[in-house]
Amino acid sequence: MSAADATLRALTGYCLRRASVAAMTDFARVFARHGLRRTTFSVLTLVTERPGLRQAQVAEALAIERPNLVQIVGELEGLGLLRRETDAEDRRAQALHPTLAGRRLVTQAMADVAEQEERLLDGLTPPQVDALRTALAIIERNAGMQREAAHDEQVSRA
Amino acid sequence: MSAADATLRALTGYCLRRASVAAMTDFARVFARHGLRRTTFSVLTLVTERPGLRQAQVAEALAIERPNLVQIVGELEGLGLLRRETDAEDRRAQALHPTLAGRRLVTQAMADVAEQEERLLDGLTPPQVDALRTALAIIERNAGMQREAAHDEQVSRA
DNA sequence: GGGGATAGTTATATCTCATAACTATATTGC
DNA sequence: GCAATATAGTTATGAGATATAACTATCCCC
Repeated sequence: MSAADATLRALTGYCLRRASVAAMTDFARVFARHGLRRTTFSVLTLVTERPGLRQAQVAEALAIERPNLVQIVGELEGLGLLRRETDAEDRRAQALHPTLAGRRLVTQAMADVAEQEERLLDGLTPPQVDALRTALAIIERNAGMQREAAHDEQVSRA
Repeated sequence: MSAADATLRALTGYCLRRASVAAMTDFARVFARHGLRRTTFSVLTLVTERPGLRQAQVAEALAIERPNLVQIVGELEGLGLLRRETDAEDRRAQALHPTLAGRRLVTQAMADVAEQEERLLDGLTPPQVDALRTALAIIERNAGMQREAAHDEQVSRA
């Protein structure tokens, strides 16, 4: 007997969602081993890559709403993994810098994450992985354009 | 300047998550036009495909925890889109059947969803879409095996 | 120097998903 | 045939991620 959800499986969006949820569930365990969550891992990785980035820039880059970032940065600061520094040029802004502990943790966590990725992509050739990422990028862009259009519509209606 | 999140973009899991969230945000608007949410759409579609399925089977097929399904089925029943019928052979079980209104609604919603999918996949050739779905299926399966292993480990430790 | 924009924050609401514990019923083993 | 166990659905509850409105402090511009 074929899968009960054959009709839904015909929808790429359904497959995308199922794969994403399954993968994120596994990644969550990897993050937890380092005392992190998906969001704190992302922010710490980004801040390590680009020290001095302001919260608003981090929020923009990771598509996180600024209010939600406050809690995330607060958690990372509380763990001693990064610190907020009031920007000298704009005293409203908080520039984020990883601490030494933060840099070390992100290095360790990233190694684990990469290992997990390998397991997740087992059975896919490198060209297949490339094709997957290209497709995901296109979907994300197409979806973003949809949302912009919807947003513009709302604005013009106001 | 390259994207600020270049390091994270190197992770397929990050790309998968971003694409999924973006796509689901768009789909949510389509579902809302029909008074549905992602979860109620999935359940209604499945029950229309396989009338008589029990709640536990629906939960299993859609990877929804049974407690969460109760609310979803309750909402669909309240909308008059499906009905619970106590199974004659096992009076604990609730067999789910779509109503006529449910069947009609799912047909209309599915048409809209398919249209939205086309927009989302714009720029991908049919073989590319096939490759994408193959890759997503492999990832979902790999992740599932990971979780089973982790679960078995917990059980044996108890 | 006053008006409007921007950065961060607080408070809050929603949605999804997860677990524990309860009930009613079914099944199994003695 | 009955006690022990398992299963279906349910209730209650909590954690996590995400979204918006409103506030304060600061900046920018004219």
